[in-house]
Amino acid sequence: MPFVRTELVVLCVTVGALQVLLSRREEEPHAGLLGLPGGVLRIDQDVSLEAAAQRVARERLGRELPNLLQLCAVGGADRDPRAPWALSVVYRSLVQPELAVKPGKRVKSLEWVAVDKVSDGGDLAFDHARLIAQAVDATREQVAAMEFPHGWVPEPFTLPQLQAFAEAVLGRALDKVTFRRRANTSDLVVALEGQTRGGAFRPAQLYRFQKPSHASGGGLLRPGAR
Amino acid sequence: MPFVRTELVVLCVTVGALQVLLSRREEEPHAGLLGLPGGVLRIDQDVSLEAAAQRVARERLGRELPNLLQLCAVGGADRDPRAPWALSVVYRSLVQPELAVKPGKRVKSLEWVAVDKVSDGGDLAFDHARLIAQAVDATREQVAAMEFPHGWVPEPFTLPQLQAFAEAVLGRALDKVTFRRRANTSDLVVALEGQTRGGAFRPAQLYRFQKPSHASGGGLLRPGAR
DNA sequence: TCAAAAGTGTTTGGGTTACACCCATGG
DNA sequence: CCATGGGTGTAACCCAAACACTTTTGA
Repeated sequence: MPFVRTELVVLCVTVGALQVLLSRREEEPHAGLLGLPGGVLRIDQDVSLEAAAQRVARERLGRELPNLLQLCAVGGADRDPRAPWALSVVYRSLVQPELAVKPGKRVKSLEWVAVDKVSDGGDLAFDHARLIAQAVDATREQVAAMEFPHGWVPEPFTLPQLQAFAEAVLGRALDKVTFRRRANTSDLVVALEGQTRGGAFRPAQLYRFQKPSHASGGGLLRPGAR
Repeated sequence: MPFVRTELVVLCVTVGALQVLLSRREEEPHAGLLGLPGGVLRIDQDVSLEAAAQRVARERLGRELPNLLQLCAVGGADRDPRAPWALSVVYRSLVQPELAVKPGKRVKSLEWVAVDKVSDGGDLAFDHARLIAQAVDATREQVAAMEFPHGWVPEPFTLPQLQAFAEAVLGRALDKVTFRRRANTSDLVVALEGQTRGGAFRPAQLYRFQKPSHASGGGLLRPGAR
């Protein structure tokens, strides 16, 4: 049976750009390079693949991860010199940068790196650059469709803040009017009554996301596959 | 390390409907039920996950499969009573029904079942009904976007044939004019010169798919992620 | 002549993008 | 007054759906 691992692609938005959490590898292979945090599946501790990803996150990052999405599985005979056959199941998580991640077991240091700095795939371990690119693509598609996975954007927020967030993820400017119209026509956001924010100029309206309203009508089997 | 398997969701279009290849299980668990063909990963024989899927296809179905697409990986402690922890990597393949599949090792009989007969998930082994639904969703999305994976539709074909194929996959009628316009405006098909088909009434123009033209301009990294 | 293949044309509608404006407000 | 938040309106564009209608062709 192969050597089975879980790799984590953790993304957040800071300083106006989409960033990925990487760790400097201490051990071979690829010692000294940056790589995705990950760990070995433990069949005596994990009841499922997602549970394994959460345990790895607790051990390596000091916390559980919201919004886990399975990206793919990669495996082969020459993937990892530590084992004759290695298989990795890759998960993506979207977090807020304020929530501290603490380096844990076997992890010396963690750092946020802008995703457009790693797109070339130069100095990353294994095929991690490709995995990150895949996670970024999937995430950008979601945001372009005005999907903001729960817990990723700090609530409450103003519409200019939400737009700046989307622009940071997509890496391009968006039209203000179109963005606001799309946010309002789809039942994405709800205005919080009365609340505003004190700022330098005119205060902005505060919003939160509309809950999915999980019992709306006739959706019987697999209500919203997309 | 867990027990690692590959499961195959093989789809084709016959008698006007999308069908999935299922085998009647001879052994426990779920003996007597229908299930997806699959097999155990052999790290001494398979160089990659996709190679493992192809070897399983050769052993169980007597042939290799075109157009393999990895759907997901599922795993857990209580997934399969034959092992304390079981992990399955699921692949989808799109084939033509004429290409004979011959039951092989450990497979008594294979049968095509219309996918809308298994959507409820009643009498299928494990969580195979859910896996089939996921494969069908992904395939319908592709066809709705006028993507016909290479080798799935017998070439050459007429546009009415291609439309009937798409309607069988989607399970609903399509507008003739819209379908033809979409096929022509996108560079999906190429008319074969002179050729027509002898039939009962006016013969139809024969077409084949336009090759992707893989060296068109500046697409450097990951040319067409969609 | 029939029925299917093929083609032309028009209308409608949704959705996005891109503008040009307007007003409101706190410092 | 100024910069930002918030809003209205409009035009252009693309695409898909729907429908009417004509022409072509082999049996």
